[in-house]
Amino acid sequence: MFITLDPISMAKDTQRRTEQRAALIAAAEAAIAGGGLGALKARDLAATLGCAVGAIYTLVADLDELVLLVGSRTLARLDAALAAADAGADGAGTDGTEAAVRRLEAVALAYARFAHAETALWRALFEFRMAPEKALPDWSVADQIGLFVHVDAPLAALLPGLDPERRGLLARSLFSAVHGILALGLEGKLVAVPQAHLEAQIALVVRAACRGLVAEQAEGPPS
Amino acid sequence: MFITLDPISMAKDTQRRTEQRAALIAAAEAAIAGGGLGALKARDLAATLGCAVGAIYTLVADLDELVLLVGSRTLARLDAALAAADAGADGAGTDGTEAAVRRLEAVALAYARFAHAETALWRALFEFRMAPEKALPDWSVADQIGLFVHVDAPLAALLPGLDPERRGLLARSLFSAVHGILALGLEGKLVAVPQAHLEAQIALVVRAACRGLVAEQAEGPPS
DNA sequence: CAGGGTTATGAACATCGTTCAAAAAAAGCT
DNA sequence: AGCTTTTTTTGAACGATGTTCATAACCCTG
Repeated sequence: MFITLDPISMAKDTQRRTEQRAALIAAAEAAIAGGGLGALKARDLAATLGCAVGAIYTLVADLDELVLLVGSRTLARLDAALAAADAGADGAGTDGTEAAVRRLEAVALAYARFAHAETALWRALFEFRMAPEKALPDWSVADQIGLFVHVDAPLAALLPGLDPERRGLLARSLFSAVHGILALGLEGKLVAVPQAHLEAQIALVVRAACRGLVAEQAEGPPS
Repeated sequence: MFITLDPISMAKDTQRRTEQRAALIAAAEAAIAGGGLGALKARDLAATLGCAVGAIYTLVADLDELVLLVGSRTLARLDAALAAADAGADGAGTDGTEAAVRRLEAVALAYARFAHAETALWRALFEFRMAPEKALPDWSVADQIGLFVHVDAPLAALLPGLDPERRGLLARSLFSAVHGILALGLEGKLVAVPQAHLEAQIALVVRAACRGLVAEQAEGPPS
């Protein structure tokens, strides 16, 4: 999940170079955290690093790559937060279904709190779109697919009979639904849930969806 | 819902000017539809309009205002599509609950189809963020709040006992949830629902949520 | 057609990301 | 140490971009 440097450049990477790269990523992270993706400027980075603009392009191919590197760090923290929430979900004194619901609710709320605490960095994960011709590097795709496991696992506990493929789709749907409530809500869009009610509404929707899904499965999966 | 021109400039607006403005908006719409918000460039607009760059700024204050004007048109079409879907939802031979569920499902699917058919323009509605210091013009906020009525009305039929404030929050939550599934799905993000399954998953989630909500209300609203 | 107000023009400015010839630094070598 | 070769860093320069504004063109009215 952590950033692994490209082996080709790694070979001739001195200690110094690696440190500079880390400093660059840290500066970029601070810039994005402070002012969103739009605040990531080559000249500003050079100023905080105390080097010339051109130096940046010896450490990194693009500013795009830099965004991806920062995104990788953000994803790692998010992954940890979701995993902790799932592990810490308390289902004591409840049947299996209720325990599973609580796990899903805990993961959703952890996602909400992460997004709220690190809004700018979190948003950067989704605002960013690679230029259509350039493909995402492999390490970046690996980062992202790890996320939805934290929804899929509790979902397997909730709906033991569901075949894994359908479950995968459902996990993605639930993840995206919660994401949507947060994305619009934290943006202050007018169609959105006001920030004060975000966590409560997410919990409500997650519980309702779980309940409906269990009921549907109980009477036989139609489609 | 339609664009009303600013009365101040309206006073001295000739026929010709209004036409140019319309042409500008049309060109901007085409540009965004073709290449997203990033493809809206002042010089390109001037080229397609056959005028100088400076002329644009006599018709419109900013490119931001232009984005808002295009957004207003998009919202009008979206509003019409959702209204039609709600009106056309067929609940024949079903009880009231099932009829309401079908209305909500129809609205959600209409949203999905609109987003799919006009992805770039639809995305522009949400990608765009006004500079923090400048406030949204009044006509733009009026456009947006009209949207969620198409969720709120069927929801009132589904849950007659729910008080309007809570219902409003729920309508916003459901809207945002469906939006999230679409937003991630149409972007091809990795945590997202694959495009081929978008409509089916949206229908599934909407139905499950409805079912869960009705069940919860039946046994008494706790919180 | 002369004068005055309105509108269009496009060169100019500031700000981006990115490049690249040249300078500086480091490393190798005798 | 001194010279050569390789590597790294530099920052001016390039091409886009949104926006402005003195100037020119236009249009209407008297």
